[in-house]
Amino acid sequence: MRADDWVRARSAGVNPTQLAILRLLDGRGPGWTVKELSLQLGVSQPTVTDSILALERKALIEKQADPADGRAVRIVIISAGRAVVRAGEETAGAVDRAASALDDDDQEQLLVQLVSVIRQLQEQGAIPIQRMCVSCRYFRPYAHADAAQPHHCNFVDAAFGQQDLRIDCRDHETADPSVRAATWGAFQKDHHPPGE
Amino acid sequence: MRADDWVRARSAGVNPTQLAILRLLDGRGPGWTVKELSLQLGVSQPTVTDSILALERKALIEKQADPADGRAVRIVIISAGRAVVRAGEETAGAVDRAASALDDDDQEQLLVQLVSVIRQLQEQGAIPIQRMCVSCRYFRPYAHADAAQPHHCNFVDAAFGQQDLRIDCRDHETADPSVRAATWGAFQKDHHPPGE
DNA sequence: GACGATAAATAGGAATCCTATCTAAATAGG
DNA sequence: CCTATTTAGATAGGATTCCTATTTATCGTC
Repeated sequence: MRADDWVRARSAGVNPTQLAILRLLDGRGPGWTVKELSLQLGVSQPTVTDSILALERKALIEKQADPADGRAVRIVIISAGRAVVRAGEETAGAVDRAASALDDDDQEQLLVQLVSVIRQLQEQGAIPIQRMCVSCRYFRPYAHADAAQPHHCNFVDAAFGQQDLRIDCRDHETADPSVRAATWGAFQKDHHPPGE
Repeated sequence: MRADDWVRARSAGVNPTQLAILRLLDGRGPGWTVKELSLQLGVSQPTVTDSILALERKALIEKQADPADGRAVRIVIISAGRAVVRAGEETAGAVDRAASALDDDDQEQLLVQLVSVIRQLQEQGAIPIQRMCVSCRYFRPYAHADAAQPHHCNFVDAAFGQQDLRIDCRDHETADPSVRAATWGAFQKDHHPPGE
């Protein structure tokens, strides 16, 4: 797993932590603060400062003064950094290739079960990252009658199916805890109807 | 994931890599060579030397001269090291707790699918051989008619069920590639009978 | 305007990881 | 039998991640 991270990242000239930061930065215009990144990644604030310095040396990101807070710094990705993220994505990881060897039903089951396990980890507080549909304020499970595409994403305003559930969506915005609980309930109930 | 590794390892006074080495050493009498460890862990040989030195400083392992090869060193775990492994195991990781929130059928499905993905990674050469039943020379899939305990382990000479498939068995011994392929075929065929 | 809280940087240190190189022992060939 | 290659580990040197503790500057608040 770690080895896979390295293969993906190495091919783009950065290491896994740096690639993770770039992926977070990508797709959020206003940028992130150091604090936000450290919370999202689950590492200490000085560690993020270290990696930010490394990325700055490689000219993949920029630091901008926060107009609203003189202490804060807004980290934004620049075009070279975006290119690295694209390159990293094209080098589809070995895990992806391995998973695609499963048949479609198994892939869908695996995805749903992983979502379940990851959600549990998040609710336990064991991992900080929240980028899955089931914790997103745009997610509406089973909003449609169509069995092939029962879910709805209010961000792109489109229906989608179980097999397209996201684990790491760049447009994710965390919903309030009570909303999350309700969303999860609806997702679970209709996915595991009583009597199945 | 990495954070979880740290929690487990930290509680025992070692870090994840060191714990991984101890877990490998545990349960193999004759010990391992540095080379074998580096292959199994997927890191370079000097990295293993580093970690071995750290573990030796902590008096958790011992280096012994190999009687058959004057260049080689046999790394063996000593009692303090075994205690560390036990402690690490008791601190059940967050992932285990999260997975146990799934119902039994889902857990079994998840296990089987993970076995499948991991095996694929191994055959691709993306990760070193892991100590799973399906690559072990003692494993006989579907050797019994009993649907609850169809598999057989020749090491302990006992039948067991799908839900007890091992992902990291300490008694694992890698089977030859042709045997592995045949075992996997039998495991797959009976697990996914034609027409299911 | 002083005071506690907060954002980030800095200092110092430990550990993982790498590539390249070195030493010593095993093995192969003439 | 003696050299040449290969192989097992250890060393050297360097980059990076990651930590805790501390410092500096700024923000809010009383």
